[in-house]
Amino acid sequence: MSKNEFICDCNIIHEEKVKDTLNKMPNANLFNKLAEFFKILGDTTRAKILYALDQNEMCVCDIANVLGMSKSSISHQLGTLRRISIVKCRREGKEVYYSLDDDHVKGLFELGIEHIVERKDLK
Amino acid sequence: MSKNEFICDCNIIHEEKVKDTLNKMPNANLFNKLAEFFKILGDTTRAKILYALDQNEMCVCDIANVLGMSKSSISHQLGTLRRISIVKCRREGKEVYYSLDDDHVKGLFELGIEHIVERKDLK
DNA sequence: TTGACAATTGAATAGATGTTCAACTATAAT
DNA sequence: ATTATAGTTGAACATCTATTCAATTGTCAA
Repeated sequence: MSKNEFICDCNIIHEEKVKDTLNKMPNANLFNKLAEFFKILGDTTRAKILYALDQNEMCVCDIANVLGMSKSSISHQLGTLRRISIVKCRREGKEVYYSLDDDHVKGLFELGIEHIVERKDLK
Repeated sequence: MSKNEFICDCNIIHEEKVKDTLNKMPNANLFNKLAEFFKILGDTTRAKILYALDQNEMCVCDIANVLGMSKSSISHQLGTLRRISIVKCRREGKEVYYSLDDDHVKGLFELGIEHIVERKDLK
């Protein structure tokens, strides 16, 4: 197995480690989806929306008021969250009610908060 | 309590829900940190780096070869991950070895993968 | 059917961010 | 000392993305 097998601008220093790690890496597609999912939580507005919807099902205006933001920006973000099935919605008259459509969001928040709290202790 | 208490371009429709949700919302600073943390995982390159380091401690060249990317871009990302204490490093001669410095990363990956697998079943 | 309000949408803008390139530092070997 | 390799860093560039603004749709009430 040649050292030129992998396209890169530097040598493989520990071939065994590299080979072993490569064997254990999931396919690239999984990482794309994984990153895409985490990116959703990686925005303050979306994080707040998801946290809020975890407390109460709400319509767009209510969410906008909870976050103190414009209806339009909230609706854009809700569209993003809806497209990837993290929230769901139902219309009732003039209002559209949104709620969480993913069981993992709460668990992810808890782990994330754990991380932050522990880091805070170190500083 | 007036409806103008919250800066927004629309009315509060369900005041009770909005008040209840606001009471349950953590402070804005937590959301900033939470989003900042998730944003780190929300990039394919960083996600791969973290996953790889979860398998083996490695130097920069090895990581670059595992990902098939340039040494410079990997080093930039490692700098980002180091600055927020998600990875740590130690120098040994010319090489700098990186490893995970956070217990929650593995758990977050597992939850994220669960999410993806379940979504895949629905499609 | 007209007006009012909830919500969505597309275009535009401004800000954030990942990679590349080139220059640089650090360490080891000759 | 000189050379080679590992790694870092800053600037530049291109891309992505969140919000704003304006226009539009959908629903209800008068």
